[in-house]
Amino acid sequence: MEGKREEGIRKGPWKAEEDEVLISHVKKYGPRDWSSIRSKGLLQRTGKSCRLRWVNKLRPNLKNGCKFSLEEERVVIELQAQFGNKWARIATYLPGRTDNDVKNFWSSRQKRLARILQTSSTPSKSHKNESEVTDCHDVPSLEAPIFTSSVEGESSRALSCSSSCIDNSGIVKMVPLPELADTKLITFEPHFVQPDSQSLIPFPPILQPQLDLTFSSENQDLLVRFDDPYFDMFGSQETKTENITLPMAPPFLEPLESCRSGARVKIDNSITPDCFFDDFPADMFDHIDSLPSPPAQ
DNA sequence: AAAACTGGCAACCGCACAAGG
DNA sequence: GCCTTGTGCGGTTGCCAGTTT
Repeated sequence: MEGKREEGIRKGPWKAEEDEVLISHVKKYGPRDWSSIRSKGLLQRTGKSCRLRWVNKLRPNLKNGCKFSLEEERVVIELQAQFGNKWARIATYLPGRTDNDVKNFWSSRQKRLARILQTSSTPSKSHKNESEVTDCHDVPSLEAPIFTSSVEGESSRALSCSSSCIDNSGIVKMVPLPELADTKLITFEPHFVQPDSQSLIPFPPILQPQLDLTFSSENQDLLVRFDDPYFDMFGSQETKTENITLPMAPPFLEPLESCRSGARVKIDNSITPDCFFDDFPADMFDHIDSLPSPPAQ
């Protein structure tokens, strides 16, 4: 097999000449018979390496070197929540993107969010959002049950939210996708969302597998109230706004029936999921503690 | 200015699966 | 039914450039 160490196998970055050889092979024979490229002596690359190079870099219509758009980000977040880490499947919904692109995008995002959570959960003397912290001192102490962003994850619990949106009163609604029909809708009321925005903000995946969270004892009642789809965790009672339909790109995302009870509006494109997350008060997660192991469900 | 940190990306590795002999 | 081969997928690693300290 190709896993074996063999002499004459070239690895590492591809040269332009190699790309040309590969492209001409694909032109002649189509994107198949990758192993024959080496057996014919055209390249000293394994079939796997050739295929990977073609799929990720040489294939036509790839969006190489192009950052993920807001819409693409939103789609990835939605689909990751629905499918889990099925990058190839997710990539089929994103023209010009490869599974590797999606995987790298998600990985970067995870690292970024993990770091944000880490820095915000440990007292820091120099946090960039320090001014906002004082503005948001009324954010209640909260620890959440165990989450996972993956549908396949076994640790999904009461708050296995897979998606979210923000309504025109600044309420973040955690929206279970159809496959998670038994989960409930949760709302937040951050102070930093422009009300008259234009597009849906995917809620940043703070609900990650590595985040084993639990409610503190003083917030057990909060946990119970999460079962109420109308419960506004941050206390606002002015959140029951009218229903506004939202265009959802992939067909399977359309229903979102469980979001019907709450308003959903478009919000400004200038707000990316990440900058939105960055706007969380630095101490918002101060009270989130790790659990050594998930409690039995 | 230099070191440390971070993000983005390309590529490799191991595993799984399907097809064909 | 088995083995081999080809292919696809997800996880991981390493490099490099940009940013921050």
